Amino acid sequence: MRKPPEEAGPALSAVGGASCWPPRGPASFPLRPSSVPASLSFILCLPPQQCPFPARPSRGPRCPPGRPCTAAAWPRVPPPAQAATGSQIQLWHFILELLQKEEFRHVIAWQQGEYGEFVIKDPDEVARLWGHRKCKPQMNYDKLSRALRYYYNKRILHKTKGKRFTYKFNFSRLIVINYPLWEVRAPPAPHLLRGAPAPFWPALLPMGMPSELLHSLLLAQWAMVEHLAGQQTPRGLPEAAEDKMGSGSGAPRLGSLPAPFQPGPCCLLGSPQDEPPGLASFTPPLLPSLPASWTHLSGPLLPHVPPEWQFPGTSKPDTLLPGPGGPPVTRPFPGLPLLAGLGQGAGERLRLFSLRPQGLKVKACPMIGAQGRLDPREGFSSEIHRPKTGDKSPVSPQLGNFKAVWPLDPP
DNA sequence: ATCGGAAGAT
DNA sequence: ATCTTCCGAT
Repeated sequence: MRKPPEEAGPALSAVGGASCWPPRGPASFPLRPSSVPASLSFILCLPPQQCPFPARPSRGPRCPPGRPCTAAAWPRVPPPAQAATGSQIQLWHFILELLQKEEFRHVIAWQQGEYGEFVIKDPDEVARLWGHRKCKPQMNYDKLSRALRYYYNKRILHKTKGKRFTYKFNFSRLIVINYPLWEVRAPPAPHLLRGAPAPFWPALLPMGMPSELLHSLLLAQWAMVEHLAGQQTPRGLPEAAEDKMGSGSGAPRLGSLPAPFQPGPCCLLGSPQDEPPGLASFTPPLLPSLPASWTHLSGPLLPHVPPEWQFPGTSKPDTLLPGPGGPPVTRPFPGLPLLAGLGQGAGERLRLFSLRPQGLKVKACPMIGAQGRLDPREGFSSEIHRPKTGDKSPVSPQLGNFKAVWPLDPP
């Protein structure tokens, strides 16, 4: 038996947040393409949305016990732009959303100096925002943190001990699970670009994309390539090699993407379940329709990247790509050198998306009937499957529907 | 503050 | 499956 909530009153607790807002449903969550959070909706391939409900103020009228909340009980503070359906969004995603937005930096922010680490500066407010998004007016930090703790086992998140309200993302996990096949492309001859003017640098990076995410993505990608190339999993990539949960039981899944977009034609970056990725399938899946705001990777939203952070095994970070003499426009990115080297070592297929979008055009598939999904089991991990020889379709056919046009590419 | 079990909700 | 809710333990 459960003790009824003391403040909320029995009726309210019985209905949870359901009665506090307009009935949920697709119609209640109109899409607002203009509000795409460039980075996350891209990374997570989620539809842009705006929360239809006003947010409750931190201090203000409570929902009357036994009655639905009125809009007046939830005024003022705008929630972050949504990237997922309110009823489907997952907490880790929401956290990333908040972290991405400058206006919430006083509430939650990346921890300087620690890769993927963030601090919840105002737990109550974060909980409030989360409750708002989930239509759970009774949400509080205690409950939210319980949800966060469930991420520990999934290794999406872990706690930074000794630091209050401080957690750390496991981006490798996140990216690998969602985008096992997302390719890192490099110009065919990276060294040729060293002295090239910045405008000729190709890029496919969204503005505001958390650099942790980017790093992890590239890191995971690199590790996957290494793995697929039959090389040893590098040290310094603990998340990549650790998959101790192994087969079956724990194979953590970061949750599915929202229904309309999970099998969406432009989100087929993963391989079908019976079709593990391999080098053969490293044809660029590229990206869904690109936000118009794609630009070079820089700006105030980028968290600090520790200078000492570099790809494992990279002893000379600045020997391969732009380096100190490179274009000053973009922030130096530790992954570039190694990836550039990798492009040579792991095959010509590996290309790198660098840091400049000008002139880069990407055509996404108009329509694809097939359904696909992002299966974490096929992602990079220590137990990654080698490509099954003799499998029917070696490469997801959809991938051919994407095409990147590089400024330097021949027509 | 943090953790994790248990049970319920969707 | 992913939380939400509650709670005892540390």
